[in-house]
Amino acid sequence: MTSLPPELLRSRLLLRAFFLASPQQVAPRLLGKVLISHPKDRPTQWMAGRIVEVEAYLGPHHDPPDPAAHAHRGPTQRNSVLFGPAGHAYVYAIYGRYFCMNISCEAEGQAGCVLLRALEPLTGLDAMALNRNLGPASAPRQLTSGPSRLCQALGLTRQTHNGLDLLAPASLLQVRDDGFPPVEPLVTTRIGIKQAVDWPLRFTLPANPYVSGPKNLCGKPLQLA
DNA sequence: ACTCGGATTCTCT
DNA sequence: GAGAATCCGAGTA
Repeated sequence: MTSLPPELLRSRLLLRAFFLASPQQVAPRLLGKVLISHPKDRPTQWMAGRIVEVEAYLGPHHDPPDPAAHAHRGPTQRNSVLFGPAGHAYVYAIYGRYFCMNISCEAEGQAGCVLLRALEPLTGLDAMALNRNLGPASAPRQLTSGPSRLCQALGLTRQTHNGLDLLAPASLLQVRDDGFPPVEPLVTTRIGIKQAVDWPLRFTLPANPYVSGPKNLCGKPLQLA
């Protein structure tokens, strides 16, 4: 673990308490925060991106239960991280070729989580392009706009990243606050699911070009609680 | 043991 | 806008 890149030296790790809340609360608050990672075999290389699009998935204790959530039928070998402490990475494989990354929320035993769907690349764009099998001059939007694209860009896999604590100073994978000002998020329904398709649990930074999707689905302002 | 389909992406047309 | 790629976790028998 080496020192952070200059632009992130002043950023701070998030606190555990940040994630001790429902996914509906945590998801919009994650917008603007920074996900950073470095390859295990290359400690000097950092990659970082700002979180611009997330989705909340509710734990089985929620009423009504969230049928689109991996945890909605209770603990399994795959989703066990979700039932552990908050602020840990849940990375799973999908379609035989891709990965998606979530962050566990709520108290231990309650399996809410937040899916990261898109980042705005900040640091290590060259390395991201290599990981994505794209040329060095490729559009930044191609790097991390999409839940599996961002995993590929940052080199995230189930084998090495599932279960990692995102709030530990020595962790390969961290979520930090770099002072990006809070913005009122937009809300829409979640993407790519076939259950609970009407639930308004997808949150984006407004007008951010790195939000995934061909048309950057707009959405409406989140009502303040 | 066996089947089914997925919180996706890319490449065509 | 449609179809393929591609594997394993979860549910059923």
